[in-house]
Amino acid sequence: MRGERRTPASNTSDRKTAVSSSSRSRRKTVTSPAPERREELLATAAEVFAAQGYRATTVRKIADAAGMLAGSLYYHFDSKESMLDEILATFLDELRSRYDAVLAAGLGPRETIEALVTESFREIDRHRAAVAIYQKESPHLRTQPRFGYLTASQRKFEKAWLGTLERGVAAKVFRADLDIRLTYRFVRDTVWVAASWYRPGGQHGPEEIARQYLSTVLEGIAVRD
Amino acid sequence: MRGERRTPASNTSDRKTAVSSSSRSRRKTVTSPAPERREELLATAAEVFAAQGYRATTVRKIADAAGMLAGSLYYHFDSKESMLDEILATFLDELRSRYDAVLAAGLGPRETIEALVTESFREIDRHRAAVAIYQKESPHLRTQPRFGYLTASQRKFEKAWLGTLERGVAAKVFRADLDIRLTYRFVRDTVWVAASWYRPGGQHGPEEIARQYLSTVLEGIAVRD
DNA sequence: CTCCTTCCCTAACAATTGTTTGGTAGGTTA
DNA sequence: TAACCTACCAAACAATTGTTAGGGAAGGAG
Repeated sequence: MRGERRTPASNTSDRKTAVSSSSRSRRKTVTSPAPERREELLATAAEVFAAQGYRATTVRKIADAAGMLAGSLYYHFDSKESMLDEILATFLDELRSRYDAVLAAGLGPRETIEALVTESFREIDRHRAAVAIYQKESPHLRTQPRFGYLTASQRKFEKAWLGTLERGVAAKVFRADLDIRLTYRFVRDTVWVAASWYRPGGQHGPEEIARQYLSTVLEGIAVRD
Repeated sequence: MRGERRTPASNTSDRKTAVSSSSRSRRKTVTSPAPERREELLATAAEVFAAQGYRATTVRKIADAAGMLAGSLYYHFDSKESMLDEILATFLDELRSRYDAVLAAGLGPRETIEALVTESFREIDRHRAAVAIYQKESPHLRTQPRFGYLTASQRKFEKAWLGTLERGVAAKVFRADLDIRLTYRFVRDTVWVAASWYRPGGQHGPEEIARQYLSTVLEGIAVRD
């Protein structure tokens, strides 16, 4: 819901094969509607951002990956920064709605944690690139006014996690001798940083990874006496 | 160990107060021997790298933080990249020696894990900036030949962790129903990513954080029946 | 056919980047 | 004192950066 889009009035025109200037590569010869083009380009940009880092990514690399020239990107987007903005905002919007759904379900503390963790890994499965970018760039983007919403989102998520943990301790479902803030950080970090090694379609799906991690953090890896 | 240093022939000359050109800031009026100057500058560079990211950090920012002009850095270092190189190599060298000491102690699996985790948090306490840089930049630095040793180090560390976990499973100290590779990733990520929020001299020291995390991952956060 | 819109290209721009070259103040050594 | 070294400054360099302006090909609408 953030940022005014310079939407190039959605149409139904087609794209064609352009006279590829030797070195560059065309991706599609087939046609496709315009509104999807924007998301297509954002997905491409997100992949490059995630792989190389935002600052290290030049608009020429993005354009190259998208099969066009640097200047052409500015028909769709205001700036390189607004691409990043839209990627992160979209991701956070979706994540927030998923978390809200979990919290509104009225589950117990343990089940809520399980659901939050599972939804997080699912989000990584869907938007791996966006999560990786968020993980890497968020700390210093947060200092810029434009990305202030990153801090706002983080506070909201923190409240959800901490509240659930506290509820669990009060209900004697979780141990009372652990520092809740530290536990929150451990869980949050482990979940999100997984975006850096997770590969969709790999050996483990998001639910399986969530199950394993939940088993680890809830029951521990030590054998019980 | 790595990279030939353009060491400006260690001497014992002193530095003086320079004519500060208005905007820039001097750090020291006192004198100090030269060999330390290099480490001083590297520490400064590491802080800026960690805070802003390597690519986003200009040599002018580093120079500014060090109280000198951009070109002057090239008296001490070959390039911006070689600063990064030396920071990471130094960190990895020290970490490796600490890990080796732990592994050579002949502890049981559980105690080895405890020691590795504790040493890792201690390393964060000592070289927070270097760890943060390693965490952020390692994935795509690894693709450059110059930083190939990052992959080598990672493999060595992975072997240490996985070997210990396997030993623990064989000795029935750790649960056999968990995926060992996943567990390793969870632990590794949680430990290293802590460098992004840890502040030396803060509420919890490295040993306390290690204790809390070990308690979480070994025993779990759920209350036992 | 003509007009219009969509989507891209070509070509350039100013700013910023890492780096180099030559100089120089101040201390040490002879 | 004279020669010398250390550690910096001043000023510039070429390359790369994000971004802009104008043009043009293709297809739909009339």
